[in-house]
Amino acid sequence: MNKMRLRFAPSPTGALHIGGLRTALYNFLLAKKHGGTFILRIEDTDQQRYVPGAEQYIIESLQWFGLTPEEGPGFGGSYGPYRQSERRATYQQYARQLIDNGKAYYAFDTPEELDAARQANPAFRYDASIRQDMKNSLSLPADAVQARLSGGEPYVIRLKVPANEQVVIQDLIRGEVTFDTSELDDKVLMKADGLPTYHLANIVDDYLMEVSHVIRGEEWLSSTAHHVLLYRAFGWEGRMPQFAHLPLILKPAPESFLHKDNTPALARRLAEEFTKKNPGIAAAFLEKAEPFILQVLQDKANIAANLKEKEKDEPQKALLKAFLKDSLFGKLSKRDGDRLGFPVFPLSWQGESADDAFVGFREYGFLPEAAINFLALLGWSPGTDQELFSMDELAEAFSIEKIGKSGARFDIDKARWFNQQYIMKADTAYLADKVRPFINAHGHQPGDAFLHQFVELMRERATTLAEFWENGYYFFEPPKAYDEKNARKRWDPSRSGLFGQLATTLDGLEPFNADAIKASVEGFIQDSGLKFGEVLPLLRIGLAGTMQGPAVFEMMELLGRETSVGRLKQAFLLFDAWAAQV
RNA sequence: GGCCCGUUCGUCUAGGGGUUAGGACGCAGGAUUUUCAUUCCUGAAACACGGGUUCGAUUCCCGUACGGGCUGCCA
Repeated sequence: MNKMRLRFAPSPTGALHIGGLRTALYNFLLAKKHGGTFILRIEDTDQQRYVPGAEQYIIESLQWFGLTPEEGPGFGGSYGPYRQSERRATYQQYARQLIDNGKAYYAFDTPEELDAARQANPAFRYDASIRQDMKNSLSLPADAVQARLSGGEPYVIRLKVPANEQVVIQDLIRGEVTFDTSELDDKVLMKADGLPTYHLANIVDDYLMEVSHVIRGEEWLSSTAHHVLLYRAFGWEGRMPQFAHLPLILKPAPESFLHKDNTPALARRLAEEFTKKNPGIAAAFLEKAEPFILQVLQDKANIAANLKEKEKDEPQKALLKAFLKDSLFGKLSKRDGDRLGFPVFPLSWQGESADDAFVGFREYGFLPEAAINFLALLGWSPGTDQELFSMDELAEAFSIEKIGKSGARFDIDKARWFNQQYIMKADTAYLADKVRPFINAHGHQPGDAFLHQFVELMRERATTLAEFWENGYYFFEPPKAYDEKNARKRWDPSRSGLFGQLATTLDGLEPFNADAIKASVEGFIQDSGLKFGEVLPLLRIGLAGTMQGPAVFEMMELLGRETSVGRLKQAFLLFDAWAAQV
C-alpha cells in the first residue's frame, strides 16, 4: 500500500476554531501512527472572505499545539504550491477537461437571477430537471454560447450531475451512505472570478497531492456525493481517497452554563445582539425582548420547548425565537466563547473591528498538551479508562474506528480539569517558562530561582496559567486587600505585643527558611500558650491578605525575611486599628 | 420543506443479546490538611419512545420523537 497522506485544509477566513483544530489533530495523529505525511493546504479560493493574517494564525496555532505539517506553505514538499490561490491554472485546465468530455457546462445565469429564483421558490435547485430552462451551454445554441464567451460575458462552470443514479459512499466512521443524484444540484465548479469552488479544488488537489484519506467535519458529508461524482467525471474513481466525516463539536448544554448570577447578563447580551442583527425591528418589541429572553433562560429545563415556533407567534417573536435557538443550540461558534467566557480558539485573535476579537486557549492559560488531550477525547475514545495521553500515546492509541458518531458538546470544566492535571505533573522549568508571560504581563520580571519556587508552591492551586497570578500575585507585590472579616474574628488586640515579638524574633532568624521559621513559630506558640489556629491564619492574612494559599512557612521563605516581617508588622498595625474601631 | 447523519448519567464516554450498565468531568457528603488546593472514600445520576425479531433486548430491525448537518459563483 502507498504511503498514507493526510491533509488539513482550512480556509483563511479568520481565526481557526477549535473544531478545525481537532480535525487537524485527528489527521496528524493518523499520519503519525502510520508513518504517513501530514499536509497543510490553504484553501483560499474565496476572495471575498479572505482575511489577512488568518493563514499565519492557522500556522501559528498548529505549531503551538505541536501539529507541525511536513508539507505546506513554508514547510516544503514536492506537491506544491500548497496555496490554492497559486494553483489557478491547474484548476482551469481540469475544468476545461470536464467541459470537453461533457461532464460540465458553462452557465451564464447571474447571481441576481439565481437569488430571484430562490426567492420565488425556496426549494429551487439548479439540476437536471431545470437546467434546460436556465441560461447555459446546454440550453443555448452553440453559436450563442460562443458569442457570450468571446464577448467576455461572465460565466461559471457547473458540474452536470446525472439524474437518477445512486452514489454510495463508504465512510470510515458512518459506514455506507447513499445518495440519489436526483437530489443533487449542479454545483458550481469554477466561479466567475476564475477561481474554483471548494468542490473542484479539493478534488483536483487531493488527487494531485495523492491524498489517501480525507478526514473532515460532518458538514461535508452532504457534498461528498458531488465529490465522488467529480472523481468519476475525471476517471479517477480508482484513486479516490477514503472518507471519514467527523461529528461536530456542539455548544455546551445550556444547563451547564446557566447560573442564577449570569443569566440576566446573558439575557441582556443576547437582547443586544438581536437588536444589532435586526435593525428594522420596532423599538416597542425590543423592549419586551430582554424580559422574554430572561424568562426563557430561567426555565432551564424547557428552553428548547419554549423556543418552539407556534402558529400564533407574531413574525417578530418568531424571529427572536429562531435567533435564540441558533444562539443556544447547535454547533459551537466563535460567538459562544465570548458570550460564555471561555476560549473556543487556540490563540487570541484581533480582527479588523473591535468586535472581531477573541481570547485563545493559550492566553486563557492552557498548556498546549492539555488542550490537545482534551480535544482528542472530545469525540474519540481509546476504549480504555485512560484519560491522560501524551501526543505519542495518542498517536499510538488512535484509530478511526473509535471515533464516535454523534456530536460532542464542548465542556470547559472538563478542559480545565485536563489543564490542572498537566500543571500538576509538569516539569518545573517548563511550567515556569509557561507561567512567566502571565507574570510579566503584570510588570514583574522574577528570576528563575524565585519563579521556580513560586510555581512549585502554586501548581496545586491553579487550573490555568493565569491563575498563578490571580491566586498568587502577593508573591510579587503587596496584598491588594485583606480578609477583614476573618482577621477581625481572630485578632485579639491584647495579644498585639505578643505578635510584635514574633515579628521581631523572625526578623532575627537565621537562616530564614521554612524549617527554621516553622520551628520558631512553633516555639512561639508553645511559649505563648496560644493555639495553632489562633496564630497561623493571622500570619497568613498578614502575608497574603487571604486565607487561601500555600503553607505559611514556605510562603515566608519565598517572600524573604524583609518582605515577610515588614508585611506582618504592617498587618498587625492594621488589625489593631480595626479592633480599635470596634 | 427536502436530503443526509445521529441518540447510554447534566457533560465526555465504555460496553454490548443474559452486566449490580463501567470510567471521567461536574455536583453533594465525608476523611486528611493551620487555610485553600491536592489526595482518598462515599453518594445521587443514563440505555429517547413505540413496535417487531428472540427464551431473553439497552445492544439487532422498522417506525416515531428529538437533536445535528447540508440545501451559496462560502469553505
